[in-house]
Amino acid sequence: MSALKKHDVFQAVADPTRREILHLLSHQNLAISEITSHFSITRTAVVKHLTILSEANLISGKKNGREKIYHLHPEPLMEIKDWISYFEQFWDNKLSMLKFLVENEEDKKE
Amino acid sequence: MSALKKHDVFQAVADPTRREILHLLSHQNLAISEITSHFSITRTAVVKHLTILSEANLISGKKNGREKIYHLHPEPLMEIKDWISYFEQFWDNKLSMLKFLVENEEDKKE
DNA sequence: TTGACATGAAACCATTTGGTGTTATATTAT
DNA sequence: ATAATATAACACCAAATGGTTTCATGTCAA
Repeated sequence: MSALKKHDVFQAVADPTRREILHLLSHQNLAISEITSHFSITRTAVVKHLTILSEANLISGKKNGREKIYHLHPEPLMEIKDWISYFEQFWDNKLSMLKFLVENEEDKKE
Repeated sequence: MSALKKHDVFQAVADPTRREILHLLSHQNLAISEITSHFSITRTAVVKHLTILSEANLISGKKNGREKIYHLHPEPLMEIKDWISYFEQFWDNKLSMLKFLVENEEDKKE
């Protein structure tokens, strides 16, 4: 099967640098050094982020000559999307908002 | 204004326990001890999770007698939803998949 | 073939994270 | 009043996180 899932997609996406890497790779496939040039951190640190993203199956890299080209695999983000969608009812629903406001009024009385 | 945003919503939601807490609070407002009873960890640990969720403005608690009742504020999850939606084009769009496959073929030739 | 480039791999480090236990204070019920 | 309940506030801890530096290896170009 695919790589051991030591990191889940929620955790992979929790770091701003990793989110930026995903954005970079959405435009074009990039080698490690090219990705590194977009940040102020060292290549080694970038590689660690790439490893975490790989473990979450969000990216994968393949050797091409002396370079290792990474490309995006956005599918696992669906898990987050699905999780979030459950909560949409609570902000889409005006009745929920009304309920919240009423509860807040009750608080003040006490 | 609201509490210092030491933790952003992506990080808040990265922990499975915190995600479960949000689910619990989506059904009903709960006191700290009631939330704790759903887990095998100590109350102190639960309180730390609640603090992180509060800092991300996903929940808020108000004192009611000797209890502190927490309730859900799902709105900040929109930030995640919006971020994810950018990537939907890459899995919704069949042309993107074709592009990906073609690029892969090019790689092999080199 | 030799130097420059790209990556791999290891050791190390400070801070954060997710947890514990203990003690103290406020509130409720008897 | 007093015991039980609910939370608050600490101090402490091991492991994970996000970063560094150093050194080794493989590949390309001149």
